[in-house]
Amino acid sequence: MTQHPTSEERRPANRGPKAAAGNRAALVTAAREIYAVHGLDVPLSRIARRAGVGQGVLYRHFPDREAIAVAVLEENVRQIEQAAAAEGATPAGVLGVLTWHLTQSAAFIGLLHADGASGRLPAHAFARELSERVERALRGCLPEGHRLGAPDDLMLAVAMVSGAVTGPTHRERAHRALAAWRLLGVTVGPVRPFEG
Amino acid sequence: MTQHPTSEERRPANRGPKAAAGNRAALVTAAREIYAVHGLDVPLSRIARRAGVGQGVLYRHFPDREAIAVAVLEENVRQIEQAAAAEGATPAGVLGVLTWHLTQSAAFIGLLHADGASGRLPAHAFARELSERVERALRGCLPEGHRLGAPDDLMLAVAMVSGAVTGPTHRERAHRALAAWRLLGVTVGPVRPFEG
Amino acid sequence: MTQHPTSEERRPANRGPKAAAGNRAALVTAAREIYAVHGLDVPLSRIARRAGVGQGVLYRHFPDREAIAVAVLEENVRQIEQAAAAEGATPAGVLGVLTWHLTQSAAFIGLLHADGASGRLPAHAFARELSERVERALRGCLPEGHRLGAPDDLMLAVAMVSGAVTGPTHRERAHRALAAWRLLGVTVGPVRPFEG
Amino acid sequence: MTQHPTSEERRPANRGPKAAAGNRAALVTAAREIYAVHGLDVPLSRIARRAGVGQGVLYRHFPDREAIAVAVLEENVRQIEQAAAAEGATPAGVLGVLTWHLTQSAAFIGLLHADGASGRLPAHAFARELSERVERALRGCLPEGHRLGAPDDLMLAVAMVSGAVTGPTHRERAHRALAAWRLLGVTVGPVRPFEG
DNA sequence: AATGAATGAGGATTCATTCAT
DNA sequence: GATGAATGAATCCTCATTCAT
Repeated sequence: MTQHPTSEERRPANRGPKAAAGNRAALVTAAREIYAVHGLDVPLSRIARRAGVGQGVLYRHFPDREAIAVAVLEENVRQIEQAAAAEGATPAGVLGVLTWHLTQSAAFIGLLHADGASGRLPAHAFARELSERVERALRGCLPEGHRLGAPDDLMLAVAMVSGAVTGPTHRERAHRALAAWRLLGVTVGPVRPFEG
Repeated sequence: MTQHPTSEERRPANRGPKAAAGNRAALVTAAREIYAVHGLDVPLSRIARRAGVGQGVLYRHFPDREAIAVAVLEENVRQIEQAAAAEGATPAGVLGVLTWHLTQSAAFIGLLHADGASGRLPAHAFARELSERVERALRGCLPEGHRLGAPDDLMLAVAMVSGAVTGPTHRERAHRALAAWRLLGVTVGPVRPFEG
Repeated sequence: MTQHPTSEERRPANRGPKAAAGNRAALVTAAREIYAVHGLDVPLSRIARRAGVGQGVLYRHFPDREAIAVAVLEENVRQIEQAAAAEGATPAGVLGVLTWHLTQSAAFIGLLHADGASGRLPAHAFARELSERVERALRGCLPEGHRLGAPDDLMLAVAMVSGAVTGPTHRERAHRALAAWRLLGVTVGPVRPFEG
Repeated sequence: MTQHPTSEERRPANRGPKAAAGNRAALVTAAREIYAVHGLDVPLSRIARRAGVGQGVLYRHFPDREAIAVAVLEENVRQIEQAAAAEGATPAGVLGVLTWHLTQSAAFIGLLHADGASGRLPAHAFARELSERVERALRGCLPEGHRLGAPDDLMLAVAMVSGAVTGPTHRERAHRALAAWRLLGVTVGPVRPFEG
């Protein structure tokens, strides 16, 4: 009554369990690329297709739409944490890493811009949690008396800059982000990913 | 904001051809109310239902999803224009009106926040056009040497504040918006709609 | 981002609102026929296909799986009620009508057999309600001192007979049903639909 | 009924090839428990998970959905056969054992109720075969002139009682089953599993 | 000019089954 | 012999859009 596995068709190769880790990584990568362009509100099937796996694989690794988004954003957040924890981290440098991610990924913008609510993805706990990790990382390297030292100002400023990041090219987005930071009187840079 | 007793499930009988203008208005009102709560990414059928008209009417007045959004946002923009054109308009006052609209409407936020792209609605020319009308209106009442007087700073600041506007209640959103303006060193207020 | 109406394809004719009533009837008929053979646990798409309508039409008329089942079973129940309310209704005659429906429809069997729970269709209020309507109809024409006059015996007996109704052909099912009634010491017949 | 601490989410490590027999038993046990609650229409993956084995193991031992169902029901049937073959078996006693199984297992109900067709499981030969074993066992201990002595009456009565067995609790199901037997004028009891 | 039904494609999700390791 | 990941078809449901009346 239920499933017809189309008995006589041949299936295009089961690459075996070895592929599991690779598939997971491929999914995260595919999701990141697609999110960067289209935001979080994309058909999951598109992610699976781009990763070159079946729909089921996506669901196996990530039980819901939220899970894959978390996996992607989590990597962004981790880089910021690493940048903040590194030797000689400066506010300007860490904010530069953060800004780099903002200019890379519409998804990450969405996360910080507001509450993470976006189209099909309802605002959920994960957004708050990731957002708080970013906040902790940033605050940890803020010196006494920093321009954004007041409790609420830090993430407010981040949200504001996120709101300003638009434009078709990375260059343009970075330009606007820096202009926004300047308008806030905050020194930021260089804008680049964190590299151990 | 509400001129029709649209209780979401109303279904009056065919009101005849005379209702054409009224239907248009009802659709815009319904769309505004729904957009305010749910953002631009809602089923069109819901707007028609709330307006108490058939789906066909919506398509007659607004050929596509974009058109109805424009009609709604256009009213917001017009109010800002009126506020800017009024006797004794001050930057603080006009920005207060703008801020009020930001706190009212998720749709309006989207318009100014970035490029207007949101869920099913691709970024389109109308966003730029409306955005430019807002810019002209604001700049028109900016005195020499205003904090945001530099060419690019004005709309950048607006986008930044838009990015900061979040929260479940109007009160909370207004609070964050004002905090954002303060962080930018811009005086704004009172936050209220424009009334002739 | 969402819907692609395959712009350039032509659609196979919208027969217009006139078709509404006809479509509804066609759906109920299709569902009845399919239910009779396969039980309640069939893909809804199959019903729509058999009725010659799109999936959407089915969902318009019947918001969920339960609704279409109710519509089908309701007709069975109504016939029994009519039979019970008719001039000169006898227990044997009314039970004959009931038995006829049992032998026609696997769905109806499921309703009376137990609690209506069946595969994808969870046991729901509607089953109980319809079942009670059958009970009221039957009880209303039971004379004093009938073999099944005791409060719980009536529907218990019906459930028992339902359990006995099996077989590939109508003839065979009717035969088993009558044998079951006989084993219970209840006179039933003739087995036939009610005709005003 | 339970010999494995199958707490539904257990996932032990690979227990090695020696576990083959144990795995088979665990699968049957898991299937029985799940069938009892949810009927035959459950995902096979759930059975494997509960048994604490991989899906492949299930397919190794039971080539298709039918096979695992047969294995489960077969144990029920065997108990009835044993009860019937025991010293001093009485019709009432054996029917009591049969009734106990009816009240335990939705699956067993389905077997005897009709033709074994249920949701994803098409009616198949195995149902008939198991059903016949039950019949032989019962008939073997029926004395001359028993109420159900006529050739067709015995299994008809069993089917009828199966049809009456419903309800959320074992107690309720047993109550209804006994009421059904009483309505048939057959003495049955006690309702309990067979113990050597 | 309005109504609202019909259409059908699209996206989410589930599972039976296979198969590399 | 066991594991459990991969596959992808099938089903559910929603909605944008058209169009007969």
